[in-house]
Amino acid sequence: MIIPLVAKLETVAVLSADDRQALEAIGGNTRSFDKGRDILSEGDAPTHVYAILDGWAARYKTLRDGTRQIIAFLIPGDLCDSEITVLKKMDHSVLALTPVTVASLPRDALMELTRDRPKLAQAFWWATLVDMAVLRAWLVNLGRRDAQARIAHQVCELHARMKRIGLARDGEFDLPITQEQLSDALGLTSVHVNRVLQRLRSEGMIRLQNRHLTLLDAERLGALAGFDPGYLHSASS
Amino acid sequence: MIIPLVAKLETVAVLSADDRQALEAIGGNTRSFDKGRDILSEGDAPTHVYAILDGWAARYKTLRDGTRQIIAFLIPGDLCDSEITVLKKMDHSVLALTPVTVASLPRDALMELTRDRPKLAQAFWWATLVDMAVLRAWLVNLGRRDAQARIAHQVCELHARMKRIGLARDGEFDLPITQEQLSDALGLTSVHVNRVLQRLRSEGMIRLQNRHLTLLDAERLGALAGFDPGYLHSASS
DNA sequence: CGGAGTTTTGATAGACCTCAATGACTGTGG
DNA sequence: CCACAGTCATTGAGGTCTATCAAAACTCCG
Repeated sequence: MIIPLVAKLETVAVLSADDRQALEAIGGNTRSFDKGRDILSEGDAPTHVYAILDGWAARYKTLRDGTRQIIAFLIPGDLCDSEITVLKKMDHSVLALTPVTVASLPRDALMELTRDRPKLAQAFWWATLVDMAVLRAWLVNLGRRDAQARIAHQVCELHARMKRIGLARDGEFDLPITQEQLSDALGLTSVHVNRVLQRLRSEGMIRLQNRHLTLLDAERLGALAGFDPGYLHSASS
Repeated sequence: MIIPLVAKLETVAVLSADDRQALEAIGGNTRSFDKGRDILSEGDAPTHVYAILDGWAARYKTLRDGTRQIIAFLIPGDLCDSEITVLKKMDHSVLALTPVTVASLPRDALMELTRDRPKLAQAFWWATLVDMAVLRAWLVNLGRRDAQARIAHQVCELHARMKRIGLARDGEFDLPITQEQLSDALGLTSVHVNRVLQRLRSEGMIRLQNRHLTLLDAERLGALAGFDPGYLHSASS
């Protein structure tokens, strides 16, 4: 029942039926979280690694003054806390943006698995490095692009990731997050996000209604964003 | 001759003399780079992993319009391109900010080593995850702090990292980077960095002259930055 | 039909940027 | 030893993007 994770790992490594079964064997348990609940909180020392099966989550940090910064959006196939295989405590939190169900992989079993199965170890390693590449791209986004390009880039990234896991088609996908959450990810205010979103709409680049997003002009959007489709390091790149 | 890297890894994992020797055995070759040269360029598919022995480097991405964003400062003990053990191409570049010398570890030998020696594998894994934690903190910095707090945070982070490798004492260390490079890291203009730097000086928080930085009031600086000294995940945290 | 959460709108303020020029400092060559 | 160029730090004036504060319109759901 950890299909989305397996599917994602298989886009990069060729897993034997054996590997796949071993992985699925330890991922028998699932957990569910209501929208708005923390799946993990800063300071936790979780004993399980959670793999998202369904729903959206956000990795975030809260500052002293109460503002928060979303560091990553997590979608099916993503791992919430792979770092705790080595680090001891979470240095950030993970919030369920929608109802979320996760597969729960015991930390120790997972470590054993990756020790015995180089293919799996490499696949997990790859997943982490891709996360890091996304993080770097996100950093560039915050540091060097204005609000319009920033939003465009975020949209392009989410679309590429949703497409990879089969949750987007014809340039459209469900985007179940509020403008406020988007603004927390982009380092902007929700008011400004709203205005820029309207501009993108009026310029015919996107449609966004009922939490459903359509890329009307992916070409122009990508150019505006300076989006590099290769940075997700699919198997081929 | 890869002492700084070994020293850094040993702050987290207990390596046997055997591990250490094996690691040093493959790191015999060194290379030097002039200030201003790219150590690695986007698109490269390097066959060696470089570990910085001496000098400062910067991981950066260039945008279409020529502006660039520095993603990380690299100091002795840091790895320039550990990701190429899995990914095929560099998705960013690494620039020598000062004259830099690196130890050159053949990719294949390194992979073999980590396959055979779990302790070493775990140590490298840890180093990557710490890099990721730094990246997350950096992201928060760009997204949610104003220029003053941003600079203060950067200063605190660099100080903590320099201290860990024994290159800072009594709250002071050499900071051989220009204000322009600092601005590229912080997502600001060099003009603005200059003005804010002056404010930090006039408020008695830092001294900065001749590429040498002193934290005059680490307390207040940390508070202003919202700096969490624990996020570097030293062995203890 | 409330009522909460979300999106939208308006007016104003401020942080940061842009452009441009001046200084300070360093190394180089004559 | 001085002139000169190059890099980097500093200063000024004016403009723009984004934030802030507040309120209204809309949507969804019990």
